[in-house]
Amino acid sequence: MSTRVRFAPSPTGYLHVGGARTALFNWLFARHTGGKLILRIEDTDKARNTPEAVQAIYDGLNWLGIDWDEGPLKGGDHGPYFQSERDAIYQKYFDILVASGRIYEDHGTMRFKTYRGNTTVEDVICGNVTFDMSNPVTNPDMTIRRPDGGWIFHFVNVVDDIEMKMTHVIRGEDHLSNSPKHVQLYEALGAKPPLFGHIPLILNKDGSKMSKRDQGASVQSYIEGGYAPEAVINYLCLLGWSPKDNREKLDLSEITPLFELENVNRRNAHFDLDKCFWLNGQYLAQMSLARFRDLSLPFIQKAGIVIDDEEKLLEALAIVKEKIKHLGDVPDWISYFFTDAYPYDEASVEKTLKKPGALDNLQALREAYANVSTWDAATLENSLKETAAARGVKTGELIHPARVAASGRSVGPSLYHLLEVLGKTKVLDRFATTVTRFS
RNA sequence: GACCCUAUCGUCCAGAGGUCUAGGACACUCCCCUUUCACGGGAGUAACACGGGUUCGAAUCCCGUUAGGGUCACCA
Repeated sequence: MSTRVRFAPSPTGYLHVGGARTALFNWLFARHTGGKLILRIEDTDKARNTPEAVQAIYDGLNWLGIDWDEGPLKGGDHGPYFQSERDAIYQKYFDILVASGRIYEDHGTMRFKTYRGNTTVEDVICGNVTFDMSNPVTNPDMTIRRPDGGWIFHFVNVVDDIEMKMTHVIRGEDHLSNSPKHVQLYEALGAKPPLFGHIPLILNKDGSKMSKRDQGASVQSYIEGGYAPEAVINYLCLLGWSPKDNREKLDLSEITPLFELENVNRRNAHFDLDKCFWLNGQYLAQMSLARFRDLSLPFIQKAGIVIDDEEKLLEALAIVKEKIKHLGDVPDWISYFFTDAYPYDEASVEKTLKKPGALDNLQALREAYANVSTWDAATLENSLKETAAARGVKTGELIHPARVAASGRSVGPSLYHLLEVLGKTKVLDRFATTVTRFS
């Protein structure tokens, strides 16, 4: 039998990293087992759901590259995939429950009588967990329908998992204590419960619960923050799972064949943005220039940099690619290639240009560069070193002013490559402008 | 409070009774490379929560304690 799993988020306005990881583990399980991943939107709480919130889920999953086989925008044989549109189905199952005698009314709500005995949840990750359901205080009868006729999570969740023929339910560990109740619902409905896989939660680095506002909590923050989706995916996979051979950087095609639900850890993971950041740098440095360009473009446009020369853009990106850890840094690192109105970093000006002799050195370098026969990094390096030697100063005395004069800043790509890409005319102009401006 | 899950460096992950004087990664410190920044290379600091068992032998198995997390909604 082919496996079927689902990601069933509630549209709350954003996609939480924990939810993203749940989706990811479901995706990995489906792909690994050759099964299907279903997306189902759990929007039974009318008061809280908006179309924008649903869109945030699509956007987050799309960005991460997590695709689904059945669900909204995709269709399938088990729809509709919005719970708000499945009322007739719920009514049908509700009638079965009523007929079983397990339903009673309480202040207008409909409640499901809990069976007061041991109930076992078969869990692939946690092992079989048996709950003693005899205490009505800890395990009260579940409310499954509101006075206004609206359905409640526990019921619709189980009904849909039956109707959509789920073989496994992979979800956050926060649901583990709910699961025995769900198992009872399956049994009352005459269905065999699926196999569960409760994955540990993601907490903040200090162990506190991750809330909406915490750093790195929403997928949107990675999109806006300059992360490559493959880096975030990779990091998320490493939270609670590992390839067992100490590899850190792996892509989905490498992870999929290795991913076994049984090997998912049981302990909560503390989120470490530093490592995600590092991984991002690794991905940026190693990805193709074409992809780096595509990922950088939105940030370049947002910064208002006008690119009139695609060749120049690729040249500029090529020399900064391996040094950048964050796509959000791209504009600052390349703006001076495309405009002469780049800002001068105050601290760098103070430290290098205002240094005695700096402008004289710069002027000398300009003269040397005006006379070079070829304009490439190697030539520029040699020329700079010769100039330094001739003047009896360290090369650093020329490097620093040259960098600030050419780019306005003291950090960036290799100076000689920077100058090569910038071009002879601009370099000579900027050296001259700088000498005049700071004399 | 009751019930459930968990417990290896600050963090993530290896370790499924002897190969562990516990390995890798991030972060941090130092050194080398580069007379920028960074990358890269090398080194270092740093952990089996505690107490009992079981066993010839335990990070690994069992029990307890402690700690953290979760659930106990007309939220999902």
